[in-house]
Amino acid sequence: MQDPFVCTPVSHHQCISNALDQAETLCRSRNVRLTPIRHRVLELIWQQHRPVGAYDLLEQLQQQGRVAPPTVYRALDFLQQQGLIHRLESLNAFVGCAHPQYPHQGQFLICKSCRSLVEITDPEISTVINNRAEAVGFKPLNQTVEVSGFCDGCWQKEQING
Amino acid sequence: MQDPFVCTPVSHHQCISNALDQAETLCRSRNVRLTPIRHRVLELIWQQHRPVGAYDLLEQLQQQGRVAPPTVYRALDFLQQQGLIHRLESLNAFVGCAHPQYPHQGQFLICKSCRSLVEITDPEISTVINNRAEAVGFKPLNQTVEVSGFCDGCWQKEQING
DNA sequence: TTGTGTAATGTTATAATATAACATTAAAAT
DNA sequence: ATTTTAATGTTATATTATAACATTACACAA
Repeated sequence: MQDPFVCTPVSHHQCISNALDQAETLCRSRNVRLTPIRHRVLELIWQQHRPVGAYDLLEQLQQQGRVAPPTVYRALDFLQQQGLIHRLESLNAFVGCAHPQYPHQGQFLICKSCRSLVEITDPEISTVINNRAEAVGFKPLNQTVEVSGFCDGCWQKEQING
Repeated sequence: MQDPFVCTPVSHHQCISNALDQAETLCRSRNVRLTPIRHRVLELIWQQHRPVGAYDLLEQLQQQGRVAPPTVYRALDFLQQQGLIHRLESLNAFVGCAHPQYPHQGQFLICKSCRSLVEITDPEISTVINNRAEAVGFKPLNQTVEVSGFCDGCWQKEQING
């Protein structure tokens, strides 16, 4: 259920192709079209393996010919609908979804220093939030949970350097 | 500790002046300046009593003379720093803080239908999130928790109308 | 009370993010 | 093959936000 390997600088190419293979399989099984553009955008997002802005993607796409913003946003919309990427509201950016197989509420840990991101999928978090919402008579449909702070490595450095 | 009344269309003027009085007291005690512009922006935000965009505020300010975007954004920055308003990342909008007396992690319930907003301040939610973050070696500093769904009234209507 | 430094605001321009509207092309379904 | 739908192209523009520098107001010391 989890990825069979941890993504390191060395194994990152594998991480990308894994994500793309998974996306292809999923789209085929759902009878939706992972067109060349959509595939390419997903690939670019996974290449970064961190939150990327739409215009960053646009710039990269433009290295192979003229592309306009709507093209990128449409691809992003599609990928989001398919659960292949998440949008980070606090960054106006997009990141590949680690577990696209099933729909879920992701929670995101965003490092202020290196801008890396970890997605956790903790049912307890979503449950507590939903419960509290319902307790005040609110019908929750979708959660945005984004935590800004320091990843392990950067937190060490912070403490040493002040 | 809680507001002594519930805000209704009838009592809303009181709700606004309450918030403004509180803000004045807080700013005085902190030795920061709630200038006319800042006061006015806060007032406009509370008048809506729902998330408002910066350019909405700008438009309203411009009814009393020429104002440019930086003026609004500066006021918003100040009010945020003082904890008098919150920014809603998923809406690019701002809302008055219900409990500005002490710093806190707010959680926001946003109605998709009437666009009303409820702020809850549930320590259990923040605690669970912080714990889970720390469990994966992340040092959490700031949380964004925004839940989209239906408020009580709108959910009733939804179910009736389909 | 007058300088002097700092904070706040004014002003102009522009960056960054996102979408509307309509034309064209590609693919799928009949 | 034809028709219909989905996807993409294209142009223009909306929306949100900030950079950079000028000016004004305020606080407080001399």
